[in-house]
Amino acid sequence: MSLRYALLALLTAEPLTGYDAAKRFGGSVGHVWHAPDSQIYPELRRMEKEGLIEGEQVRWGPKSTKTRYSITDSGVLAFREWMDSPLDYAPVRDAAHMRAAYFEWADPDSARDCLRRHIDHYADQIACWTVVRAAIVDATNATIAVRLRKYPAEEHERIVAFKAFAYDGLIARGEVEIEWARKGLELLDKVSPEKY
Amino acid sequence: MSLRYALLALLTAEPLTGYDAAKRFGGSVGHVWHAPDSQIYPELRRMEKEGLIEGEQVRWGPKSTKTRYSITDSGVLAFREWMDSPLDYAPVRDAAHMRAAYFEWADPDSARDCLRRHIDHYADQIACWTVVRAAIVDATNATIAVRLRKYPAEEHERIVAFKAFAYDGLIARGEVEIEWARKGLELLDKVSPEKY
DNA sequence: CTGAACTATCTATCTACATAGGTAGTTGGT
DNA sequence: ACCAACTACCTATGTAGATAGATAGTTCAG
Repeated sequence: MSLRYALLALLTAEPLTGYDAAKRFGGSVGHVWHAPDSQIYPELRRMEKEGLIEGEQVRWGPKSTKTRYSITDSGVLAFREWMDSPLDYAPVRDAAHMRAAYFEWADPDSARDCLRRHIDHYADQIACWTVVRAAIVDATNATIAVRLRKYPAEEHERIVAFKAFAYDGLIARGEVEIEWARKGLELLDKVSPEKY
Repeated sequence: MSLRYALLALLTAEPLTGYDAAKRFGGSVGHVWHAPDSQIYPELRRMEKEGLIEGEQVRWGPKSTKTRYSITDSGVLAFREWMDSPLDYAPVRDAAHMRAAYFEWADPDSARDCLRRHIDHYADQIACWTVVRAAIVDATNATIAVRLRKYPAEEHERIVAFKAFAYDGLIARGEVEIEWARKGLELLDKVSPEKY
């Protein structure tokens, strides 16, 4: 269901085609909610049927059109309602921690590999989040720039602060993941020293 | 696919019925990988068909039986192979952070609620993980006690250390989640002070 | 000896998501 | 004029997982 609200969130900033939306899921919202285009197009159609968004045909080149979706009042309402409703937490499914719990079954070098990849993975993510966060804070990020145009200047700081806050959470979490994996590498060095 | 390996992990300690396994998913592995029994029973049947585990009928009461599954050599091999293979990271889907990024659309009190629930949620989890971690370290935890019986005493510390390490990761992550939510509450107090 | 709680399963339906394609028009550079 | 890269969709199939049941035997306490 969250995909729907991720789409509504995007559409509160500006009207988008399915393709545009899909691209956003490679950045911006994509950092907190991933979705492939094969999920996005049908969901947009469903949302239109339910009146949350409205599609309009716009010219695209000499002999083609594309569908641009805008959020409706009913969509805004639905989004607001979701924003004000309690979240439910998905049950834990964490392959990395599960694997770590059974490291006695892994080759120590594979275990080390696993932790190094964990570090690399989160280091990459943090690098990405940090760049995007910076671009949001100084409004060089195109998406946020468009969004802010809908608000009076005195609200901008607040809105930017929320986005930055979200990214801070992702970054902080990434950092503990890295720290955890580092401790794991230390543990492995202690209990199963690397051959040299 | 990870459900399969979670089940194999369980079965490396001792043979289990589907029901036993399902119960384990309410604790032990369940802390890192959740699954409902309606997923477990069919998966066990599939695994038996593929020769990873073996079911044997055991008497249960005067006129009934139950199926107890044991891991086979092929199952142990498959588990080892998985343990030595690189993990792939699931794309991010994080409703809490997504919501935080759009807090300008929420009523400030709802936003506060959301963050307070976030804190409560992880506080509960941490409390649980801490208890289990302690029980593993001092071997009062039944599951780990059974598992350790299969190993010589000098390996016990290592095995326990891995489990403790996994729980440490969960706890550390829970703690940053709480810290993050606290900062969010501070931010809300700054940008949209509570009415009194 | 009865009822409640627990054990041991199984099913059926639904949605979300992953994966992997396909078609057809557009834009921009050489 | 052509080709590559991009835009704008759409489909189909498969699996994972959520949800909500049903059935039937067992154990144990009052």
